[in-house]
Amino acid sequence: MPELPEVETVCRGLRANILGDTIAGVEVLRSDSVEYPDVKTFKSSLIGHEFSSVNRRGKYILISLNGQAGLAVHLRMSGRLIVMPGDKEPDRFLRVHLRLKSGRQIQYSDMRVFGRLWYVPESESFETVIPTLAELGPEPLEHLTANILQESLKDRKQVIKTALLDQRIIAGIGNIYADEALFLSGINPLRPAGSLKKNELIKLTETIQAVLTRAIEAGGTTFSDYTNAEGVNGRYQHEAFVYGRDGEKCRVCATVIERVKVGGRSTHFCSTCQKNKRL
DNA sequence: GGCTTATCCTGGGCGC
DNA sequence: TGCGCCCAGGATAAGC
Repeated sequence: MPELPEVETVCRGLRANILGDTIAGVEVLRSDSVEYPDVKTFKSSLIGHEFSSVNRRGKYILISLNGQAGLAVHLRMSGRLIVMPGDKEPDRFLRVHLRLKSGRQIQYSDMRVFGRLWYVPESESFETVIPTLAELGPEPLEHLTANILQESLKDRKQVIKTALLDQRIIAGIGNIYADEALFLSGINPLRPAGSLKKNELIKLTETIQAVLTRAIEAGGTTFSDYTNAEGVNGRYQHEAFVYGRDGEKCRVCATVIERVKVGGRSTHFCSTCQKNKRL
């Protein structure tokens, strides 16, 4: 499940491998992986463009072509963007295939087909073609502060776990790191978001940043599908405190980790370390 | 406007 | 061995 650390890791791998290279051919094997424009235009428009920069905003990968907005990718659940030698066999779930002038290739694979690609023409910006980009909240590792979080969560009655998954509040957090950050903050995921006190918001902000930073250092988290741009798995799952550990003992107090559904998402927590359901 | 729920999608795991 | 069911979850639409 690619979240901010996984997407950042993929971006770093792309930067190291494709800048200066040129797209020589495009093949779309699954039309609904291309969100914009139509498949025919997507294919013809990309050919001949040079990769000039790779950036990340939330969970979006934004690749500039010839210095202009160009190719955007959201990996969603199971998307993988891997740079590999040109003679490498196609992945079983290959959806979009880019041949590069250098002889290498980029394979976009996506088992569950939730991921999307956009071609953004020179006359447009990423934000005009992908409106949700403009609505994203602050980048947690650059602009997030306890004051910003306090303002965003003020008077919110929805539970804090659901609020953390809202990309308009904080960009880039998904199910894994929301659970981990709440555990390390000692905050129960079922607490109403608006009930968090200033000292808790300061702690939560610090732990969000610490968890994401550590996960990036570990190359992300691999539970099933994620790999970096070179096809290598992440390692953070071995360090997780609660996510994916339901039924196991808490690393801090030995209480059995619980799993409940919150907003339709699996939520993992320790009922001892995160006791405070309501204030 | 705020919030919850359903939907998309497909492979893997499990029970029978 | 094969079949059917359930689960995973990011983003968005629909409904309350």
